[in-house]
Amino acid sequence: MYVTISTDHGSASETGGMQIADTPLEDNLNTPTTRLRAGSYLYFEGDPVERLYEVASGVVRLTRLLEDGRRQVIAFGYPGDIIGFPAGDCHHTDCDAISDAKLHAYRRSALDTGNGDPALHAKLLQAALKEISAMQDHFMMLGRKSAAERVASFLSVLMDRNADHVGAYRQITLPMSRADIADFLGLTIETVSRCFTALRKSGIIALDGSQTVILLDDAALRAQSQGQMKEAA
Amino acid sequence: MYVTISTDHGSASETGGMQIADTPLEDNLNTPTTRLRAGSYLYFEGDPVERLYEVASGVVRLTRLLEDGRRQVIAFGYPGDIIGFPAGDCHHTDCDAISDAKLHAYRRSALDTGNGDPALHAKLLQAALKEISAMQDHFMMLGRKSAAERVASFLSVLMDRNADHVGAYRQITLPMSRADIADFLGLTIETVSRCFTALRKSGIIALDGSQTVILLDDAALRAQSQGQMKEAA
DNA sequence: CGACTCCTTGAGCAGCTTCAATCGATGTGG
DNA sequence: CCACATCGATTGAAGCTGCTCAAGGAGTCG
Repeated sequence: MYVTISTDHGSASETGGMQIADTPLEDNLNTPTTRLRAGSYLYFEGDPVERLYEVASGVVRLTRLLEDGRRQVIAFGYPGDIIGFPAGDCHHTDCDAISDAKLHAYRRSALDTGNGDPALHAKLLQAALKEISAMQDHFMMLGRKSAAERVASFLSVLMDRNADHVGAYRQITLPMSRADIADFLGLTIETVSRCFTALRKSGIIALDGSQTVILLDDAALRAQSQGQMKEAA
Repeated sequence: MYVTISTDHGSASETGGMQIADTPLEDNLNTPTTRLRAGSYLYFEGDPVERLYEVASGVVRLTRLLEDGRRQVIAFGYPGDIIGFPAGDCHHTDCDAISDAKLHAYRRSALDTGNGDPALHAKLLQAALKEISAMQDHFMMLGRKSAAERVASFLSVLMDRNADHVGAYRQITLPMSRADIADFLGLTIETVSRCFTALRKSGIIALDGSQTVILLDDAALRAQSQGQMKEAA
């Protein structure tokens, strides 16, 4: 779950045959759909957790802030991702939408008991476990990868998850700004921009505007994401 | 759970009134105690997940490796921590002991269903959620904190969790090497060593050998872990 | 006592950040 | 319709943090 530089994001699809819309609407906590405008916040760090959400469309952003303003983007939530897992009883990130989004809400209790829906329970649990796994990949990236490797990894994951096929190539439209990418990868805006430029100049990607990325050389991107530039594995 | 530069690690104690030893020993997968010598591996990345473990004593280390040998220590597992959450069906880290350890084993199915023990189920679920939260703190550290802040954060967490009170001061004995700390914090051995020296020279900590750390100035360590050195919050 | 391992310290360097200017796209008002 | 303001992205130049390479110290074990 989440775009977290992982290998596998299949949790939602694995258990995704079921739809919350099928469950009876017992109360207003199981809202079938929540709409969220780009820039609007779904919750803030410290808010009590009442619901979990599955992103249905659009993209949301989970962030944490340090007192002095430094920001870390924890994850981008794409359709299929489950967000809002509680820490104790509170949210431990802020969450807002970077593009207009729709979300399915689940009552928090569904995570603990399933509310009589074992399949839902299993789905939420699997999502939590996948998230742990994905975050561990992210650790490796933040702790041990160079700027070029991070950007290549980021693009590689997005290409695997969200690319449109245009002719022979894959293409994605980035809903997030360079600042978001920088705060996700632990870099600065300028470094991210320079890495994009370097990928473009080396013929690995093409850019159409700053938000649309066309992947020209899949193997090279993959190689760069794993650091073959310095010493081949 | 885990030492992951978090604020709160209470999951084990919150639900910790119960003891697996009370549950009947249905089969050999619910081994009450597994012993692990320092340096021995509990599992490797890719191994199928058959059990979860609760660290009873000692300290274990969860690591991931990149092909070229770069290493990231994902977490240190201290007593009370639950380790071995599956990603899909496989372990996504290596796990070995850095000091002789004892572990309680739980069947993996306890995570999904509780195996008829709802309290155990809740405990494992809470542990997983706590882990997600702790990892998010770790993200902030790896992505946005300076070397000095990382080392101070690391020591601060250990002091909160594991300190012995010796006279007016708190003291910890580090079971892990500088290399482990470096790979946990995304730094090099040399940088970690220099940060320890700087903390010692500024009177915040004292060292007795390289493994024993005495905390002399709690407030200063805390301040440094949050970066007040550059601009006061 | 010597070999080994781990830690510490130093010097130089590289990669990323910081600071700053420019470019391009978008939107607004005259 | 165009001038201008604004915001994000890009590019350049300089500086700093942390890394690399290297040597020496401290503790341990044979």
